[in-house]
Amino acid sequence: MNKRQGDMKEKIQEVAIDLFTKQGYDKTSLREIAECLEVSKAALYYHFKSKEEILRSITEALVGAVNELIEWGESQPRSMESRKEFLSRIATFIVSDRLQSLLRFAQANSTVMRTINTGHDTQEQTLSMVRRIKALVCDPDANLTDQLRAFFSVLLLFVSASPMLATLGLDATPDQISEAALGIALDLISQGQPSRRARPRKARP
Amino acid sequence: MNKRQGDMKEKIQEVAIDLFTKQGYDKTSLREIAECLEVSKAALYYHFKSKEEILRSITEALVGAVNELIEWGESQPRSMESRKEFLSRIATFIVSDRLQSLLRFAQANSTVMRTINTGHDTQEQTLSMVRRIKALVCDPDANLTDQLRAFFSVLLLFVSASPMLATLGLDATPDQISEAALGIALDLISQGQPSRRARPRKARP
DNA sequence: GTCTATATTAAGATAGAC
DNA sequence: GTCTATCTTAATATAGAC
Repeated sequence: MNKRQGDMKEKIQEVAIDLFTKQGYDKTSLREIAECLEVSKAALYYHFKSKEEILRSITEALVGAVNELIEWGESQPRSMESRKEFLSRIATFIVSDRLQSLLRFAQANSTVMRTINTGHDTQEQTLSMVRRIKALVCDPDANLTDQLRAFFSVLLLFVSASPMLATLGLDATPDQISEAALGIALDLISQGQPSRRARPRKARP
Repeated sequence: MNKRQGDMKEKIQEVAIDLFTKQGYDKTSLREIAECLEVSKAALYYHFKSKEEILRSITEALVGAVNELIEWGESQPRSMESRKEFLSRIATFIVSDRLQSLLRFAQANSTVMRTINTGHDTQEQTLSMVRRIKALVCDPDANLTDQLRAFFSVLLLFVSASPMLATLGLDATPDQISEAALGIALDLISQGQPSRRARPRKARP
């Protein structure tokens, strides 16, 4: 009476995420996915009406998760305190297993994802999320450097989950790396150098 | 008697870079490339013996350019001064038209590039370049945070060339953005926060 | 829900004329 | 060097039995 080991639909998604990430969407055939699951290609078509729909379902899972994060951020007051809290949330968000696999998938298939045929313009949707994140961490009155610093602090966290970092011989666990990256990100967003502390320029009267 | 408007081979590469970047390697057919150049598919096969070889030639151009940069770095003394000079070179390197298109191509096709069949293991080659860059900018005796800071300073420069940054409404020219990014990178690598200045830990005797 | 066909399509690649 | 015509292959997708 339990859900078994997850229904077929979820299993397909899991395998697809894995293969799409390793080989890329286009180089992964439905035959391959089916073989991994030891079912026939036709079985996949019972659960998804096309290959692209598998891709779409994965993409939506990622978009949904990121949106949740953004919406939380937007519900907070706009202060340095909550900006830091936001970065900290991103850091934990990023190291969770589920999200990590989705982010790697996205990194490996960013170009394909852009060409998905959804109802709405995917490119525009992505851009909108990036802009909202920027709005969350950047003071619009700050100068270019400070805005960039804030934005980079977020990017830096996303990069810190990349498998590349693990291969650098840093002699640290993923958790330690993540923690150190968060430290750097927090430094960055709180403006860094006292020597070049930027006075927010006020709008001229 | 001049070289005309560049030989066919170069024209093919240019168009391929453009289409591969916009649509991805797999979604770009030789038919499409041929149509862009107003020649037949067969003409392409006179210049490249396969589609993958077009990809390979582009990849090699990028690898060659990055290698040159790295080799310059390795020829310099290992000091903070030359590390900064190295970052500065990366910044100019990255904004050059030729390199920018290659980097965007790489970003869009990183997964496909990994699966190219070259003589040597491409994945290993990429990793090796990343490691060499890390070795150039990181003091191996520094603590985790400082090593990460140094490495991020490089990543940050590469990200600064991304078209995404141009869409953020930062109200600045690409050159201004690049300059500001370099400033942040230089701050980062020179350790940033005096308050948490890290004493390099010496190897224990 | 899953299977065994099979239809359909489009890609990469080649042969051989010019 | 470039063309037209064709070959070969493999993928997505569907029909219909169980």
